[in-house]
Amino acid sequence: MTDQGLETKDKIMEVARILFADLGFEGTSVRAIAFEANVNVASVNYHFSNKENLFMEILRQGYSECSEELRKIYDESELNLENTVVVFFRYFQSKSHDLISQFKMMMSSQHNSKMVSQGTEDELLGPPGGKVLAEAILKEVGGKVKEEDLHWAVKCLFSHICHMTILQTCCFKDNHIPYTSQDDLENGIRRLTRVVLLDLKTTV
Amino acid sequence: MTDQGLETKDKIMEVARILFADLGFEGTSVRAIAFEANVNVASVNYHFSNKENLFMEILRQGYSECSEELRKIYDESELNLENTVVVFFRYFQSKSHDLISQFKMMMSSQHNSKMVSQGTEDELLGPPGGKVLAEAILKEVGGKVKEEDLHWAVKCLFSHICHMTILQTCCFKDNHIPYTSQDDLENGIRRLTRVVLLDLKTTV
DNA sequence: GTCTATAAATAGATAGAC
DNA sequence: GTCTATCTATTTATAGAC
Repeated sequence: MTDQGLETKDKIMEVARILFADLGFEGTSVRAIAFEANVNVASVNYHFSNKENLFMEILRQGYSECSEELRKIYDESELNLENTVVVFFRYFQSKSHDLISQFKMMMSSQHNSKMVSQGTEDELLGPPGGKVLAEAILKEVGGKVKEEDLHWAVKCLFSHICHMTILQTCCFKDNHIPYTSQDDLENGIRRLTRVVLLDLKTTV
Repeated sequence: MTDQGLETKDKIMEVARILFADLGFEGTSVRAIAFEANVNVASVNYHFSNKENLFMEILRQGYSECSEELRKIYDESELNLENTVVVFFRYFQSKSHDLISQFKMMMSSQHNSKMVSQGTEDELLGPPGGKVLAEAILKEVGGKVKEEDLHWAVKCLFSHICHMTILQTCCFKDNHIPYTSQDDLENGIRRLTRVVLLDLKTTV
């Protein structure tokens, strides 16, 4: 593979990632990808065999990138749970295109089934970063939290930051929905984290 | 419009609703709809002008049905907040196809923009049923809750039940993710409702 | 209101020259 | 590794007979 080839392949992935996220798999044509990436149509199939394979490579890349980066963010910082959740939220926001693409894929029975059969085993059973968040909760509450309670807390926090990221990207931008500024959302996340955490502590 | 015509139109909407939800707008062909509905291909365009219009009619119908039915469910029952949220969750589950379709549309910049410009004004600024849930919260907490806090609570509860509905429909079915049974999810929703409610009450 | 037939555009994929 | 040209299939939409 020459330098030229690497550039082309990367350009395709970069552009396709955005187009797939915005228009979905079926809504994005190979021709559109090639046009936006400024490469030849045939090069897409040359580098990725076919359209679906390109899509799957992008999803895999996004998923592991997300997992690894959330782990890194958490390990390298000494944040309490509240700040961890907010930082995760900001990370999701910065990758909202990928998040949305993952969601669309998940909501398509076609691609969903193909994804399950080839996922990496470690993180497949939950959201990317789920284990890290569980660790963060455990650390803050102390060792004595029931597994069931831990799962509940992760679900509460993750569902909220995922949902808010999607809504902010898709709906809150141009509309005039009240209390959807970045500060409002982050304060809401902090507040939710506090009440969930308090409940875990009092349940022990 | 004859009886035959009504039947055909309804059959198309019924089938298209499911196909769009499963395969998305671009992933669903007019031909597939006609085939599944057992009607002629041309009848789709005869009754709905074009594919996109059919899609929009289905979305509109789903949105207002959802709004009205959630209102009805709440008004006709004398449930406390905890039970209201669970009942709303069950309603979302029963309409998960429509919920997913709405989400896909929302996450597509193409259709999203077209949707905003023609939505019904009353409920457009929030999720279907958002106002009803706000009422339920107000009733349970008492009159003295700040608007900001109310919005926060609605977002917390709605994000959770929406997210759980989607995950259950798409991921929890065949996988072996722990604590995702119907009972677990409902208990989790009740728990979240309690902690959110408690926070609202103590904030007053 | 329903049908067949077809127009017109676009899709993914590949063959073969360079 | 990149390009042009093209094959094949499928798409939406419509015209016109019944």
